[in-house]
Amino acid sequence: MSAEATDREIVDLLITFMESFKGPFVTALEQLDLPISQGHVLMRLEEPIPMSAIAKRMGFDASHVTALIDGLEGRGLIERRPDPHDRRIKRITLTEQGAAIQDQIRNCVYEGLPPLARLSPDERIQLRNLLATAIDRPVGGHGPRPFACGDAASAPADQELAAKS
Amino acid sequence: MSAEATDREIVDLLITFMESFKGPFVTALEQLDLPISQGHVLMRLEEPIPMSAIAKRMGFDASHVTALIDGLEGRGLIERRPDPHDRRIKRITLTEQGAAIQDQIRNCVYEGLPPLARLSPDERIQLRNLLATAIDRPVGGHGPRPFACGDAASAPADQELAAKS
DNA sequence: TATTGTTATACTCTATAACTATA
DNA sequence: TATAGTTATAGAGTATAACAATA
Repeated sequence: MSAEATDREIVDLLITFMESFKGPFVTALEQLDLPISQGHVLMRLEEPIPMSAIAKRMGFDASHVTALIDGLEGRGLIERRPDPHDRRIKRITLTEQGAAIQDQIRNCVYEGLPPLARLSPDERIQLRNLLATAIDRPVGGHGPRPFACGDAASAPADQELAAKS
Repeated sequence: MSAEATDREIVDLLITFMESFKGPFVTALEQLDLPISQGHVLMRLEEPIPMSAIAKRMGFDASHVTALIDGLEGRGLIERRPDPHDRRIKRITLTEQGAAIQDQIRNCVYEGLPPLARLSPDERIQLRNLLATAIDRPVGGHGPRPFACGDAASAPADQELAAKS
């Protein structure tokens, strides 16, 4: 019964995996008083990236990205920076606070959650490598973390870190 | 640089993987004239299941499930069946047409898509097993397909298979 | 002419609150 | 009293259309 892994089976498992994050994610965002939609974008930001690239990557219309980025900018979590080569483009860059909130959300949502905790270090590496192959990305291809890597958990978590501008 | 697989790295890869399905999924649903929200629920239906279980699994409020199931029922894709032991419960069951549409969407969305196609049969089995471990489900634990398994692709695809009630 | 991003608007998705029926 | 589901409504999320600026 395990001689073959169908597309269906794999995708169903992936969906179930992802569904397990929804509850903790929503809880974390509510505690930060950050709309879910803005949280989704925030967690996908890394390198300075044009808004059109965000739209393409996440499958959103450009006008929606404008609204989401407006919200994140109003909270001081990102900045619109000019592109040196094309004045139409605005590069979305995490502020230091934005990176801290990103880490805080990750700590609340990912860390210690059952699906990831059930895998041994070896299995995690296997899974990482398989996923990287699937999406055609070299292992380790994330680039350097821009800010505040890994120390946000020690920041004050019970204050208004996501104050509305 | 690949000696360790962080939670962050794995989750980022999972999200990227899932994002790659969004475009084809939306396209398929539009062709069937089926709302995206109803499509999401349809693709998670298998065994007859109480509405409360759908709400819990997908992280929705019960009232929203009512609305979604109303829509799918109006299109003839599911049925509300009584539970033999508890008259409060309605078990949501795929109709034959619902199962056919499910397969049709899978064929449009999953089959031959780059992320899955990049993996060898062996790698697919590894990935399946790792995901099954992560979400604590025994391999092959999907149970039998209820209807019309695997032959929907040969059904007429250019007709109004998702006619609105 | 095509692309990036914005504004205004309308539509879709989802939750809250109050309720009925059953357990 | 607690749970499953429904109804009505409000709020959050997202797209469409028309536009300005730049390429």
